[in-house]
Amino acid sequence: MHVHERTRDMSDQSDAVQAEADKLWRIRHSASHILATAIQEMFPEAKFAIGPPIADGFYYDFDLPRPLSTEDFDEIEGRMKAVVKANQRFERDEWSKADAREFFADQPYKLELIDGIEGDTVSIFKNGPFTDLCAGPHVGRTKQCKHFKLLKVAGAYWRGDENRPMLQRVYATAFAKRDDLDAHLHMLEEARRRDHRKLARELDLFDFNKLSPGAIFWRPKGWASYLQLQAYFREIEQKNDYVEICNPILYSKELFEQSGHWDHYRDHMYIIRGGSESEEAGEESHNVTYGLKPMNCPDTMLFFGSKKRSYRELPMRVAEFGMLHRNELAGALSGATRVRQFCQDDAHIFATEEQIPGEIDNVLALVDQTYSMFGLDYHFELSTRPEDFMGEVEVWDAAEDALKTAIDSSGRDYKINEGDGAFYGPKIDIFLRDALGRTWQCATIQLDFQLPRAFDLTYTTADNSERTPVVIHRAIAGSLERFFAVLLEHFAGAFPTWLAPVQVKILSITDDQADVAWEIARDLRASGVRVEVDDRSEKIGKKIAEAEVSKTPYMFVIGKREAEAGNVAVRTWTEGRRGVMAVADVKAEILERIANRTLDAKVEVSAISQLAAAADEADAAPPEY
RNA sequence: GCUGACGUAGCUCAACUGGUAGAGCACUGGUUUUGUAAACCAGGGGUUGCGGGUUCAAGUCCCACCGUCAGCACCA
Repeated sequence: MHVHERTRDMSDQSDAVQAEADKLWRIRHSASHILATAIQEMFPEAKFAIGPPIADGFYYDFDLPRPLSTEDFDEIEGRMKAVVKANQRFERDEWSKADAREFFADQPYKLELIDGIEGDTVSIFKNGPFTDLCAGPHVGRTKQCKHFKLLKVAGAYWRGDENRPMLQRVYATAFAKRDDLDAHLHMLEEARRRDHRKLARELDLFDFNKLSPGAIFWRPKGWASYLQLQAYFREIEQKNDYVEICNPILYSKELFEQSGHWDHYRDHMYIIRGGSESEEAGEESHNVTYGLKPMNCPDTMLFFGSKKRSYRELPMRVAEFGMLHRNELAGALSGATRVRQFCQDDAHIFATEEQIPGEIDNVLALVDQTYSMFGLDYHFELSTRPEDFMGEVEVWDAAEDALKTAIDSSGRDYKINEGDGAFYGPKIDIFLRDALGRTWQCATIQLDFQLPRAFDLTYTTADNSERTPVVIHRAIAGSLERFFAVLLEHFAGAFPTWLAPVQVKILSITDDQADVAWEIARDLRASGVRVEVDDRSEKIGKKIAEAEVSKTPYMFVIGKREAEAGNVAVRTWTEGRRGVMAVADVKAEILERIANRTLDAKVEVSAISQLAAAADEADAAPPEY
């Protein structure tokens, strides 16, 4: 029932692979009609919207007289099975628009879809009692859609517009073979197991508290890792000629009026009227309206403008790890990936227009370097001018061209995200995928001609005239909280040694080895290694089990033999039992791995993310109707 | 914010159609001194998210609020 012409060039795929993908596509598309058939039986008054195949399955949007819940799934699936068993034929027909309008007279969504179709006729597909406006293609008969499963029901706005009615969307999946369906459901289960919120609780990294919704409460272990991650990005900056500043998080609204945030971003900001509720507070603080900064750019503009600047200083790369606050809608929050308080590995590069391509190339290189170091899978998108933009269209066009040229010449693949730029400039965004296959924007490169003007920033050129610099906003991790969450899922909680909260656990076999264990621990700690000693009077098997569950990279087991010889029996997360080693040797190895940030972790690319990535490749075209 | 679901001990979960809250792990005390994935005994711990309501009686039913989850919309 939807147009899904494959627009992309498929020459890079073998015909067999393509045929397989097309078949799956048709099965899911047909399964969505079977779902609609069941719904029509249950609710004769149901209004039907759209029901396209998607990356991992399909959905159908309905307008129903009552809310559906998962308790209805048994009945719906039962009716769907009956439709499959009846082995109805999918028959295509072509109707005049007039006939279609008459047939769908009480189907407002279908009527709207008909209005949007070009030409005088529309394509119709029928199976048994169900007739739908649909471009196809479908499988021949319903029996080809045996292996399906309803997954969830949720609200979805008609045509994705929050001002239009909210429909009920049933998500489901379907496969050609029973085994494929089972494998997929198993993967969903696995994905839940590596959910960062679950891992964070189990590994004692961070948690949440309703006293500050959308904020992370870091615990010692999580914070230890977070600081390592931040240190990495700080090091990247230092090695690439960035300077770092640190500015306030609370500003008079004047700053945001000047930056444009007051006009374009106020709804997402925390505004504080008056400085204090106390009667004792000074009059001045009562009369000023403050805002918590949602971005670091305004105060970085202040920094640049704080004195006369020379062209010799450009490009000037200014980093800041400021705490940002954004008043996100309650429904938008999602663990650590979408929060209201976070910190970015943020930097603003002040440059001449000629320096733009080189600077963008530098940032792209840092993105590649960092993401490949973590073994992450990522993709690029170019976001263009939004509706609510600042400045002139010509300047925007120039900025978009500059970004496009830079990314084109780098030879990277990317897709275009129309109208998704920041209010001050277009951007290249880099997306990562979480355990559940959802993509998250992480790295970002934004080109900005607006803020330097808004702050009247200039530098003195070689011929002693004043010019306005261009600003490149960039972040490699983006939100460190989000990046941390993605890494946590990526490694399923088992960080490489350099990033692990506890890098070594020293386990004594009897109380007699406690002193030696602590001696080794003190020595390692003096070298900067994060060590814990388990000298409880527990059996070694239990200590090992707990250390394994906590996914600690190194375990040193010390019994009488090791203590006497200056050795430890080493176990590692990745290799298991390693054998007896001299303390000095294993210490050297650990220090080397930490210094090199070795990727000594098992990175199993989750099957679901592979699958979702493959689906992206296949380029799920948005349904027209 | 919208639609739906959910909220019981620190964690994971029990408690039939309303009858007055229980287990494992964790924690505390003790016994055990242990050789590579989980010893034993005992104990403490919950105004069942918060506030109303219905009822002789509410973890269970109703309402409102807070929070969480999925999706939509928004976005780093």
